[in-house]
Amino acid sequence: MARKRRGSGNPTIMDVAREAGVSAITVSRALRTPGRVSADTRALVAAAVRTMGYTPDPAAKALASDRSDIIGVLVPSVTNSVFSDTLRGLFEVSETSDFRVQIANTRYSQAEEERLLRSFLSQRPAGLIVTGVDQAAGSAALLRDAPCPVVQITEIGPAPFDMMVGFSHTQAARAASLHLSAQGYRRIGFLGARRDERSTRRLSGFRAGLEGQGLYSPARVLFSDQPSTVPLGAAQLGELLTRDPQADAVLCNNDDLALGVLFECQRRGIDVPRGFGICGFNDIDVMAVAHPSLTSVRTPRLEVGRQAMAMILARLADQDPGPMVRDLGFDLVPRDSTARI
Amino acid sequence: MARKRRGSGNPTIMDVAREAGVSAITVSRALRTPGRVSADTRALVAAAVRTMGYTPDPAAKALASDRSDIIGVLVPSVTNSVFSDTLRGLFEVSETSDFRVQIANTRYSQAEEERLLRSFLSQRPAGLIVTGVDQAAGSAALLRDAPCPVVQITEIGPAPFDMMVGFSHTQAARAASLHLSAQGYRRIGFLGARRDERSTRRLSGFRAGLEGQGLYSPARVLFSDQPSTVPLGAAQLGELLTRDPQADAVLCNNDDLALGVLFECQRRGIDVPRGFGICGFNDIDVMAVAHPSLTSVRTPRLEVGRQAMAMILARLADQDPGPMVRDLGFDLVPRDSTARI
DNA sequence: ATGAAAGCGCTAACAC
DNA sequence: GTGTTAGCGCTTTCAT
Repeated sequence: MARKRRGSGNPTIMDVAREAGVSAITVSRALRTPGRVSADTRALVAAAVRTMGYTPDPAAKALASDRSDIIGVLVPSVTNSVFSDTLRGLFEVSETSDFRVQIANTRYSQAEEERLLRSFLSQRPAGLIVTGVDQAAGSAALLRDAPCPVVQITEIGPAPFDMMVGFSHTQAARAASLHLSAQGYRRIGFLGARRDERSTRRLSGFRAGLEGQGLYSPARVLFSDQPSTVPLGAAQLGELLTRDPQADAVLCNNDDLALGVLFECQRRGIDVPRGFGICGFNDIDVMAVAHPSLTSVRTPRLEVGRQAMAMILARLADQDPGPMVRDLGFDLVPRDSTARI
Repeated sequence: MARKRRGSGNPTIMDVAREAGVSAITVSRALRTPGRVSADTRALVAAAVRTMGYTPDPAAKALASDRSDIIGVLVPSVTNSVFSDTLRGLFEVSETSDFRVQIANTRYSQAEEERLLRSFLSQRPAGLIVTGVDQAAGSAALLRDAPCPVVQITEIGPAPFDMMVGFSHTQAARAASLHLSAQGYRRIGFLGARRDERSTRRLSGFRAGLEGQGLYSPARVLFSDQPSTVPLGAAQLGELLTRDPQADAVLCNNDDLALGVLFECQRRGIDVPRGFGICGFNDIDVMAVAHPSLTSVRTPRLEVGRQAMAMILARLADQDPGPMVRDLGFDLVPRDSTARI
């Protein structure tokens, strides 16, 4: 007997072929393109697959076809509830297919993003999903030439590599700042956690909105280098009130912060909304239930995930993916925390 | 010229070998087991790798070696903040290695779990992480025979397939119920969202704790078929008070619910903790900051993720993985919401 | 310490 | 509609 090689022991396509009395390629075709095989053969193969308990080997498939069943997703953070809603949408749709989702974490680093992108590309992914529109030159080149569908998510911008689905963070924050000033607040602050491209754009929307009315002051803009959490919001309210004891409202870059601000107001005996207005961002479920309920900007996080994955699947199935760039918009949801009037 | 096959165009190990003036297998060894090639060769190969921009093909590697670089993770839900903390821990540690994490979602279904397990196994994963200890027979068989390290996370139990890291949900809920009764609450309810093995065990801990003092009443136990959210907690408080208007405290299966209960108490003008006591579960960051601050049971979610991944990496590196079963414990954190005395 | 040959399991290319 | 052949890029086995 010749030297023994490995062979996981699992049945291979050849085993199925033998069992069905056909060739390996026929099994392959029966499985992948059933239409190109006669009904009889198809039944034969199906039966053999079942009796053998055959599962195709994805590595062999990828090697032979130069295409894996992996859809790579690059997000800046796995924790952040914003991304976790979007991930839920991605999974929800991917689970209707046989593709596998692989998530990687850029940790807000462009260098890391490029490294991870190369790593994904070495797997010849079926599709790629990346967050935002500010890829550095290296990543941009990789994405432009990627041999698979690419979707940029969460933001939209002028020059998609391929497809895009998101909304304008600038416009959303601008709408929020206009709401606060319309409610009669005059010394409005801005609280942000760890700064990234999107929070920076939200700040410029906030600024644009208030500058139009002569209400903007950089002294009331706070960023942190920590991740966004409820305790951070509480701490930041304290800092804001130290900087400007007259501050009468805040736009929080994130609902976590807004909730922290609310609790800190309760602790200090500050009346919300009369003494102080609070607006969050994203509209997670706690906002509607808080007491007082918290104004926020509802963003289409789940839908971004769903549509991004759906676009990729459509393209991979050679179907019409629909519009290549999709602005899913946002909704300002006024609630008690800004109902001053 | 012969028919052209694919060839992604990317440099292969052969290209590097030619460039370095060695054979392919030497390149392979220089990359994987540098100790087995001479220092000169190693340098030659390293230089060639750099000039060619070589990245190994994971599919070819997996096919030839019968082992992929994928670590499969099975969780019941991607959304749930409990699991997202654990996922963060997993990623945190996996990012120190070259392994790739692939997450799949059982959606609390044992059938789905078995299907996903088969799918993972077809990739010959480097490791497998599964949630809980209640795998159905089919999954159990697959895990017992899995040709890779396996870690069961979040709970601990008597018969590990391989390794385990978690804590006792029964004990944790028991401790919480004893705390509530020690604080003088007498008509204590239990709020749960969608029921799974862990929440069921928490209920039995709750029950065991209160039955010892004759304080348990099934009429005050509520489960929902919805996922755990803040609004659900608010709604469930209403239902509890309908069922028993005299109810004076709740153990919430999840901090989300506890927060909802707090807001609903505020809305109804119920004094917390005098009129009503609230205890959550998990101790997410909002609990300490809420007003009043909320008692909870701190669970080692992040650490479970970190240790699970670290155990797998240790085994894959042929190092000592440490204890095979790890009870990471929990901490009851008493705060204002139960400070009745 | 290095290499030659074989082959992992599958599919692309070209028959018929 | 089905089969044959070759080969994807790597590692294993055996040899030196």
